[in-house]
Amino acid sequence: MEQVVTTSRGRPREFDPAQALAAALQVFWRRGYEGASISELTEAMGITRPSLYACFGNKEALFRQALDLYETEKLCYVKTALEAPTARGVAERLLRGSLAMQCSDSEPQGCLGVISTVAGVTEADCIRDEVLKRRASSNAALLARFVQAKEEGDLPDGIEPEAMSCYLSTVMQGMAVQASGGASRETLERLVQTTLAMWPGR
Amino acid sequence: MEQVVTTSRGRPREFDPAQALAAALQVFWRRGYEGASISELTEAMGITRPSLYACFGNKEALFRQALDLYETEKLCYVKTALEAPTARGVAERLLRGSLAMQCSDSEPQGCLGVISTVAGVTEADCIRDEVLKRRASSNAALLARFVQAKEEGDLPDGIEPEAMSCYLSTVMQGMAVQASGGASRETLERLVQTTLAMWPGR
DNA sequence: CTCATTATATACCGATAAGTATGGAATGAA
DNA sequence: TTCATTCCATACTTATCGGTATATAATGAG
Repeated sequence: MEQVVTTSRGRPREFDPAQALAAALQVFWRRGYEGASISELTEAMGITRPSLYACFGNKEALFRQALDLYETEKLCYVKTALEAPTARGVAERLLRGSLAMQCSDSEPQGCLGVISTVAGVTEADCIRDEVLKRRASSNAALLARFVQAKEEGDLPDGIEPEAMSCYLSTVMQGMAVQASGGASRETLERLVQTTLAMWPGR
Repeated sequence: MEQVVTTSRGRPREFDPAQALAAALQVFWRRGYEGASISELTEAMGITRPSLYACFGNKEALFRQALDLYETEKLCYVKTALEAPTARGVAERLLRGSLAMQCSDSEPQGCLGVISTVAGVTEADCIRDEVLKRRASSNAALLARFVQAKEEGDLPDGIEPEAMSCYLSTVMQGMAVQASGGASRETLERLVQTTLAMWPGR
């Protein structure tokens, strides 16, 4: 992948790639893939254009790395949410997790994944496909958890795991749209409560 | 605004503005505001660049007119949905209406409003604000309908109209995200059924 | 020191963006 | 027919896009 501490022959780089990547993530998060220009990225990252290309490849490769960072740092609540003892617990942790993330004052509102797939990309279909692939894998994990929940009796008769996992994903994506549109924390909190109030089973 | 059938001095235009606008709407719908280039628009509209500017003003003005067309032609189901006798009926008509629109084979998937507000627009903040304003007015109408429903006993105790209108909007926006991501008609139909199955009250 | 190596800085590339200037073609009015 | 008016077609402008060529600066190896 990348040699972390190499013997470093030649001139050492003057910036921290991890820090620069974090800055790039913020820009992609606010602007989306196409809306983020190289100029805005380099300015936010505090590096020059050739440094960006030398270190991260190109815009698409940079975006993928930002996506990796986003998943490991910002979507880590998903993993722990799936470990909740009941289906309702999973839903509550997921909803509260995405609520917390999308209401952070220090970070952009909305979900990077939603932002990256909704706008009709022009040349960046591969970006869209990449994000959709990751979303599908996340949905598969949620579905598997709800299949287990069904077996354990968390979901009442007539309520199928496929339906509930899709439904929950949809509500969270809608929440991201609301957050993108500037919905207040109170609004989103009420939304979480409403969703949980109607949740069937335990 | 625009003189519909003027006495038409001078050379008559060789295209139908309404037809051209419909074509422009399709492009904006597929690409979003920023993703739609003037070149792609003119090609789809079958007119030249100066004709576009002479007839519609500029890109932003064209988008607003496309938005008007979208609301009157594609979102007309909202108006009739609000006339349903119960809150549940309103929800069902809204969900089925947006399902039908987003599953049309002849038209782009997803919701133009969602597409236009999610991606972090760069210079087009005014576009975003415009769409958010329209969404707010639509939400207000839905809220008013649910306030009435509450008075008529459609919503059970502990379920407030504000919460339900926001919740329903969120589910529909999430549905639009799903549709943008290529969800099948069956998936979206199941989503509608699931949402209605959990709907509280009558 | 010399030199290969790696990073930075500046300036550039072709392509495309939105928007427009200009000249000719088609109409109604006189 | 003549002319103002309106539209269409071609070519253009300036700005920005993603990406790169080139020269220079800073390091380790010898």
